[in-house]
Amino acid sequence: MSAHTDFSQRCVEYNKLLSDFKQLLRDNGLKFTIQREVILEMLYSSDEHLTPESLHHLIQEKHPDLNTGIATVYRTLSLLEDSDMVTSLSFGAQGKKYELGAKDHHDHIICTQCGEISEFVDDEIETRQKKIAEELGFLIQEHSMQIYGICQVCQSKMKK
Amino acid sequence: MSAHTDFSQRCVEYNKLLSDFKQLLRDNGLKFTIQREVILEMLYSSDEHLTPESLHHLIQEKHPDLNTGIATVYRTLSLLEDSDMVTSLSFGAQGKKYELGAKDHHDHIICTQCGEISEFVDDEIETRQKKIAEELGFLIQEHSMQIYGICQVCQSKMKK
DNA sequence: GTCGCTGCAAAGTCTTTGCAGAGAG
DNA sequence: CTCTCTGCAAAGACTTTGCAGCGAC
Repeated sequence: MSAHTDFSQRCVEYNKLLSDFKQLLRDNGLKFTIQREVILEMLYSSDEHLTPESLHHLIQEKHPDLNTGIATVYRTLSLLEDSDMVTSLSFGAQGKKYELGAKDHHDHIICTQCGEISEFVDDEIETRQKKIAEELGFLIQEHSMQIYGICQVCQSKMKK
Repeated sequence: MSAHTDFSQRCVEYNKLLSDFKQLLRDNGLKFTIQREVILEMLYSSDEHLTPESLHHLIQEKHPDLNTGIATVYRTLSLLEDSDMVTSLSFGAQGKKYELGAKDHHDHIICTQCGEISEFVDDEIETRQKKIAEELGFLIQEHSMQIYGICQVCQSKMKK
């Protein structure tokens, strides 16, 4: 039962996302294309934080018929980022990773061994951040926090 | 009087830094060159967070006789970063900025208008970060936090 | 003297752009 | 039909690498 509920939930969320996207396009006189839909869908269905390249690979794998170009991926990601539908993450390594912005706010904890990115939220930190910006005279817009460490998987690998 | 004290303080700090650097080089069978010294000095004396390019410009300005190549700047920054003497920051925009790692730990607040980066520390946040990593089974190594907003200077520009 | 370092230029990455044909509205 | 999108390939930005001569030790 709960599996069914989760599934419905996911669908509702995705449909909401999709209609937001369509609205966004309409508002700006842009067109809704299969490529754009697939990119949004992949971003939604992937649990990973994707690089433009990994997103492109994923699309070519799942929709080889579309023969989507990497340029389209970059263009769509820029579009989505400008509209705050996705957020780009640029930690350490070269290149950015992208995630859907529609999710709740959260911060990231990154494994320095395998590059895996996990998410977390901490209300206390959120509150402090607001105060700090205020004290420094900044008009706060966004904030992000990263913790770097070694994840459990890599820790156990190292013990072997 | 206090100005004199500050100056001495700075000198002591820099000499410490320099001798650490020399030790590092010696330990690894590397050589101490004028270029490397100048790069360290510029990183130390600049209040800004420098990009490889801005660092290169700065060096060409202050030491035009050396005719330092950008490749050397990149190579030295990598060396310093690998040895944890400098830290690289990669927020949003393309390219990294570098800062001396010898300074006390701090986080960053970045102006989304002019790119200016300020620093701050908050103990409460530091404490929470440690707890979070623990809870998630991560072996914490580093952490960093950024707040994005509009700095006072840009705010007043916008009012005009 | 030896062996690492440097500047230069060429090669690599990752990302953006120009263009002509394809496709959404 | 119009005007935007797309894939392709070329161009750009940023960074790294190969090489021959230079310089620290």
